[in-house]
Amino acid sequence: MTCSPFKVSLRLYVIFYLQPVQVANNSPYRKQFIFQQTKLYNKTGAAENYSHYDYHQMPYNSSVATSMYNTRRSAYLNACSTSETITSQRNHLASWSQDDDYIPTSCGSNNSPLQYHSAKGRSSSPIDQNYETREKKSSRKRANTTSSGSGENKRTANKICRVCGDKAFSYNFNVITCESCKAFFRRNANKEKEIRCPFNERCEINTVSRRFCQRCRLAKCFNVGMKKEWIMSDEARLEKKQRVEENRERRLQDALNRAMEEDSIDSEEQSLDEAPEPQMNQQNMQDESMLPSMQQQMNQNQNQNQNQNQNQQYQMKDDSKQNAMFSQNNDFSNHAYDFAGMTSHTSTSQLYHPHQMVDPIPTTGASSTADVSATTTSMPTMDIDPTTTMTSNGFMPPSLARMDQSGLIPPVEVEQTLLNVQAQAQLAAQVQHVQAAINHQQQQLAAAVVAQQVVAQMGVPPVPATNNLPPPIIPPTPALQQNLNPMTPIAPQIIQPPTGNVVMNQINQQNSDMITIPKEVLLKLIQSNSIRSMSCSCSCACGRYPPGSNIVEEVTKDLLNGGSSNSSSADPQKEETRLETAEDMQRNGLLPSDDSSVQWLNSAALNIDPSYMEDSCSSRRDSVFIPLLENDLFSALSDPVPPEFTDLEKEKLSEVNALANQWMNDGLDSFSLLELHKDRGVRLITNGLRIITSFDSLPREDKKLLVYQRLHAYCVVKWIQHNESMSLEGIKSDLAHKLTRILEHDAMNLRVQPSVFNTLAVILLYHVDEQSDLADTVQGDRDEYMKLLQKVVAMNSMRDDEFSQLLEIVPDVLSAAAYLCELTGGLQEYFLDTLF
DNA sequence: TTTACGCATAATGTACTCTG
DNA sequence: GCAGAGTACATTATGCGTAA
Ligand SMILES: [Zn+2]
Ligand SMILES: [Zn+2]
Repeated sequence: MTCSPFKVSLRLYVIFYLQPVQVANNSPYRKQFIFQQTKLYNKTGAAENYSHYDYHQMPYNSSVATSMYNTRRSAYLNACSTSETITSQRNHLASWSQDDDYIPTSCGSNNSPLQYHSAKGRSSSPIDQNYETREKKSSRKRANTTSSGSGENKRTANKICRVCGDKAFSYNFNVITCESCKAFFRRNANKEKEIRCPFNERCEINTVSRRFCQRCRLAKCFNVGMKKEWIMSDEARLEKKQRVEENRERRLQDALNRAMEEDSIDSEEQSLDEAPEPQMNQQNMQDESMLPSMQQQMNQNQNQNQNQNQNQQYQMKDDSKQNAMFSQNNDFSNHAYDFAGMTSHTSTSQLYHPHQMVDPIPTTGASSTADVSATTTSMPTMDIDPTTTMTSNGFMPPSLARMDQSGLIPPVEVEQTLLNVQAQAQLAAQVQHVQAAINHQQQQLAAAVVAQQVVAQMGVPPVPATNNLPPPIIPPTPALQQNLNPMTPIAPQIIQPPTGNVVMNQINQQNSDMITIPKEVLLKLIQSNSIRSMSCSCSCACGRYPPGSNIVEEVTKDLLNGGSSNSSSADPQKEETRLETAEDMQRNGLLPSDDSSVQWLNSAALNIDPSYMEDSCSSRRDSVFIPLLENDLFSALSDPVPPEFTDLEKEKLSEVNALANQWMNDGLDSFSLLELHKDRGVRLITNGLRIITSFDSLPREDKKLLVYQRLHAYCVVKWIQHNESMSLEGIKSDLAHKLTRILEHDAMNLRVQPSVFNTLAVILLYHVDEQSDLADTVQGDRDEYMKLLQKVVAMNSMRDDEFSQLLEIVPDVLSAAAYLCELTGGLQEYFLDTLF
């Protein structure tokens, strides 16, 4: 079924105006609601400033309640075991005044001002308060900015992701990115399925918002220079996988052979040198082969299980086949966790604990220590609620003859087994011995394998190590790459990253029912189509409608026609159909009798990207974005008199926003504040400034002077905008303190509207002294930008004093800029000469 | 019609392995 | 020893069907 924007707005009107419910202060839902608003902010790139909401006034909304409920339920189900219960949705109203904290359960980063964190790993959720204090079964944690290895060998994430600003280790696909953006890019860069942005194709991507719009994230990945050609092809991956597998098997086989040899020698020596073995508990030995010969087990099981399991593992285990693994891998798990029923914990560190050596083979069965870890940590899949995920008897081995009817191993046996200290000691010694032998063998084999590979690549010149060097600006051609390195993928056809035009075209071609007015036009229309001035005379500029026709009339006509004609309802007389139009609503008493509500509805319908709403309504019934859009409209309702922009102002606004986009595209948002003032930074900034017509048309000397005088102030504002990703490295502590204090100002609320600070930055660029030679030249422009800023602030503002509040930070910015100028030594004239 | 729930699966983030 | 690929896994988010 289709869902026209008109229908949606109609529904929202009903929700917001006919079901008002007062909401208590400090309720968990308030926090969640604000969280969702901010989520939307991040999603939209801050089209609205939601910080103005007074939650006391927010009406109860069943859609919001449902999404809240689902989120909590989902967290509950994932929490496995908790005595807490989920508050029934029916009781939402009653529990509206609960006083526990809302902590979002979704994943995210620690950088969020909302404490929207949990990492990719569970956060404590409202329904699982004890989670943090419980023993975590998961082996996964939030990136702790170190990885792979121990001690001094740790890799540290001291770089900044060019895509989202998160911490990064190193280059991935040609660009410094965080691990999540790396994975995201690898997964999505080659996807043919079109991903659409529900907003304006200009979503800001940061650590929080990166999950909200795949399209913009991917676009940014491409924009910063990530290369999809550097992702391995399927064939190359398969080839690599096979090679790895072969290597593993070979290493393992050799290691085991070696271990057995040494072990037999040692055994002989021991039998000669040592006193008789301590007496073993006969019962244990007989019962469960508690003390089988390591060699025996290796011989018997190694070939049968290991390789088989390994092959199975590699055939089946795949990122996209996880669920299949649960069933396919049961046998393997049964072997691997033969003892799991007796011990409830199987952390990696306990792998070789004697009491777990009953069946050591499956653990050593993996080809390396790391593999053992990986295999063993698959045990926490038990974390997943067995009632929902594991419907069979899960990991309990069916072959355990000692099981009682309940499927449990008698605890007495467990105790006896575990208490046999001498047996444990002996086993531990054996295990250590074997492990040492394996390690030794692995080292030797690693060298041998390397040598083998070199031989295999005979005729191929060795590729010099490129550690610590950035990847080449021009990547090697596919052919060259292949010649140099058989491991590298065959580069797929190079496809240019999507551009804005392509995006629009794709959207336009998507669905014939869509409204295909260019978004620019639509936005302009909305801006000028306030309640106060409904007599909009804009005409369509994209050719969809006849030249000169009134776009409001045409769009409204389309919307109304589409709404009824596209309805999948079998019965055209149904209630839904009868409420298609504002007039219907009015007739049914749902709207006041005066026409303004009808008019508002018609205009509000235009406020939604129709293509997105269509998708949302048809395929994402539970989506939280629906209520979020409702909020959006609620905001629109609360702002009955949006300011009108003159054409000139619109042009200026679009220029400052384009300038901001350029800033991001140039990667300046990941520069440190100090780096901005070095040659490369200044060059990029001044290049971008040419987007501003009034700047570009200045005489060369004026440009130089302006940049010389005000670049620092401009940069401070940009830093304020991007302080999460722009470091203060190298900045003296008192200046850093000065800068961070600015961030505490209330005016920072306005950061949710990028246009505000985009404009402010330009204003500060033009903020020259009265006595300056430039004063006459740029004063006029500055005043115009000032007026523009006032309107931009007012556009979504619910308070009158916000504009003046914003201006309060200007002295601090200028003061910090002066200090910064002093610190950097200012710009040199000879360098400025090279810029313009 | 709304709410609650089970289930399936897509998407994401992280720790890790492997190779050159 | 390291960089930069890929892999495996845990976890969350989302959507759909259905029953109360
Ligand atoms: Zn990132
Ligand atoms: Zn987007």
